[in-house]
Amino acid sequence: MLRRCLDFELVARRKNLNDGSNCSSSVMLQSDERFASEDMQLVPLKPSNDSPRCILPGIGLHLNALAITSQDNKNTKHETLSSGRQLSLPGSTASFHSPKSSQDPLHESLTSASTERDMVAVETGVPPAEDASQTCEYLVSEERRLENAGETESCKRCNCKKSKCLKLYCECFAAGVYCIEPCSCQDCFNKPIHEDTVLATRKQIESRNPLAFAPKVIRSADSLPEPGDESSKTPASARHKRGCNCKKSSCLKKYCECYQGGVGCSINCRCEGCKNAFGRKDGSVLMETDGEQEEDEMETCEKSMVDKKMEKTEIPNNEEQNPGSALPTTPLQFCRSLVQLPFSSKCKPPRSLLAIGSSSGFYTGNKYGKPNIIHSQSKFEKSLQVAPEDEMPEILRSNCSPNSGIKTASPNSKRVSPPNTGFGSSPSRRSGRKLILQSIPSFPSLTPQHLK
DNA sequence: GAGTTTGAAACT
DNA sequence: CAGTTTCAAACTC
Repeated sequence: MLRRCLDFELVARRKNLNDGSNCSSSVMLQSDERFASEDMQLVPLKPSNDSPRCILPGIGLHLNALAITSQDNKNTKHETLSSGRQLSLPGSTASFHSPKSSQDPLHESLTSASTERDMVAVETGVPPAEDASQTCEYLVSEERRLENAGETESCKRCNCKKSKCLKLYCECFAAGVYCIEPCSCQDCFNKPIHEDTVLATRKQIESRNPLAFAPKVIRSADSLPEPGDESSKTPASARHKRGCNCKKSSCLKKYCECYQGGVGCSINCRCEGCKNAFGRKDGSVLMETDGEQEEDEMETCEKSMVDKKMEKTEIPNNEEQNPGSALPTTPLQFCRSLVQLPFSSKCKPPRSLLAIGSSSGFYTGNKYGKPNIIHSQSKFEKSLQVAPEDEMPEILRSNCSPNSGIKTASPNSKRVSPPNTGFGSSPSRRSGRKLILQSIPSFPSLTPQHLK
């Protein structure tokens, strides 16, 4: 059901259509038809390679970043086909692709669409984190978003009273979705009717923080921690992008974004008395050094250790999958980053989350499904067997330099000083790669030769 | 369901 | 950039 539809991007797209953009009208029409007829399956905007403008600024799902648990993933797979479009926000984040794993024809088509978009981006060399106005925003995974939305339909929506749902306070807005019926918001402007306002606001927010709409949790490995399971410690790779700043919740309540996202705290966190069940800031869980040593004491030391560890585990992968903390890493990471965990019952990671998750299901399932990052990578390669990792970089090198135009400054710097962890370090550089990677997964068939 | 607590987001 | 205010979700009762 397409109840939720925010498709800021979709709207934008339509506008473009009106503009007589490069997108072929026929395509657009087709798209529309599809939307209408099929629950907004992702419309393949068949983008002419040279028409970046088809891409509009979209709203990203970030909360979305909340990943889905493995269970969620399973569900998502089923539901994914059922419908909806999801919006991925490519702009600042990356675009999420539909799972390639899906053999569904629909998926394929969708995937292609997304991929194409991605490719466009790559070709244009526009960095994802670039200014929203300039950034090619990919309409990716929209189709799933709705479905996800539908999935979480029962979940509660926002309840904004003063923000007009035009600030990040609003979960819907933050997630890149329009408010819909279930929302209890007042004076809501986060509706298709006010698309201009929404887009403008979004743009403004992004100008302030390019990653504002990016997934909050970065995850490279996908071990879905199960609540209560000690062994299910959050993989070092899964961490909140900016980290939390909890003072009283001990990172044991959903007030904590890390906890809410189902990930452990990291050195990025400035929390006090961290007891995050998914991994403490001091790395006790992560490092498996149980002790509850004084944070102060261990902090320094552990931070460095954690860093190293993270680097070892993540960097290799991240190189291609994910940009650092600031930039959304691989779609997968973002998507899956947040584990729904214990909250799934409440459906809290809102639709956005789901949407993304579903869209990125591919990654999740294949690449991130494995706890071991390295392992997963090999798996990833095997499963994808598409554009070998090595080759993609080459493509990118030529077309989209990692450094090309991407903002290096971490938007999150405000709160988090970019740690040298695998996450944070040079977002810009990685972001470039990220794009590439993203496209790859979506375009399984896309090989270097194709690109050529 | 009302009131409180919490921490992110926004503002100064 | 630090401190403060605003906001809405999370939580408690």
